[in-house]
Amino acid sequence: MLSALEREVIELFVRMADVLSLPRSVGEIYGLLFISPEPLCLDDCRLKLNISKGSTSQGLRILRSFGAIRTVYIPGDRKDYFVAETQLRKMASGFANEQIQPHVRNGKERLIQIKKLLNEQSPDEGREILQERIQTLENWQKRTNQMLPLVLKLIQN
Amino acid sequence: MLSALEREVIELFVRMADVLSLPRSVGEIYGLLFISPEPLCLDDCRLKLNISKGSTSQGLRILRSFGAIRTVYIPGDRKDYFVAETQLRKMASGFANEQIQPHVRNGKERLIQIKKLLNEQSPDEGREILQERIQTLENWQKRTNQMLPLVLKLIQN
DNA sequence: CACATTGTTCAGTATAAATTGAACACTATG
DNA sequence: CATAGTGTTCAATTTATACTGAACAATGTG
Repeated sequence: MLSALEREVIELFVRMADVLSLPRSVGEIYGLLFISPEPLCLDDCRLKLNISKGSTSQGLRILRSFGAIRTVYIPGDRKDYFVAETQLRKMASGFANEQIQPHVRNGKERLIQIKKLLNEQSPDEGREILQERIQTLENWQKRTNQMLPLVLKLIQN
Repeated sequence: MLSALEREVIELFVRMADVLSLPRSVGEIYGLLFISPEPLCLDDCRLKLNISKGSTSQGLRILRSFGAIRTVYIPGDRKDYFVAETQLRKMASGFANEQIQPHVRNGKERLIQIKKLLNEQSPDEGREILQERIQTLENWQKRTNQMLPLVLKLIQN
């Protein structure tokens, strides 16, 4: 059903998905669309990859959520067809917004909470050390905030 | 056993561990060491975090493997003591070398295999499209290779 | 409106990963 | 050499996550 070439490309994207903490099926679907010369519909993917309808539907949804694929309209066909987005820039910023940003925001809130707790702390012996460590956390956060947009810029087309 | 402040800091690192696809216990141990004013031994960690000896041992090993913690020698004590490394630079490059590099290398090998398969392909209608897609892959790879060292440099203390 | 087509949802199940804890190895010390 | 202290390993178990597939919209079509 799948050629050796297709299998190899899909495998590559399965590995990538793993690195990005995305489900295997998401990597499979993207890989298939990436190497496919023409748009595919849900059922094409399902049959070629031999995965369930549910997985295919969810996988396509995730890929759309950060712009890794887009829908193409095919006249006279009720089905949705999909093609892989191949501009790294688009995908990276979509991924950053959808999957990374929430973590960053969460970290920011936690750090605020940590500083509040630090202030409630009675000023005993160990306090300066704690203060220093939490200062370190703030520095990390600041640097991360500077870096993310820079990285996105570097990826830029 | 753990103060509110300790719990909050540990929780922060548990989240980070999750993002980096590291076991929860690794985040817990690093968080504890990060916020601890003095070095801790395996049993200190185990008891404070209420996790098993096995997890603690493995977690400490992983953290050492990319230089997130270091061992300190305490005279007259057979136990190993650990402190958190707080220089982001050291940890990031350690992490890149241990956890990222293998994936990058693997991807490189796969791409070579893919190009080999492409050449075996009979030169039929769809071949130019395939060639173009695989060219895209190569570009991505090139850009990733350029970016990684640059990011490490940006993190640099 | 009845029926077919397409895609989504979600409870149940399967799979993968982390954790446990007991057995083991190693070393120091009396 | 026997014993206690420390850390590692790994098979069994638990836990988290992804996947399945059947039921369910939603929409088009005769």
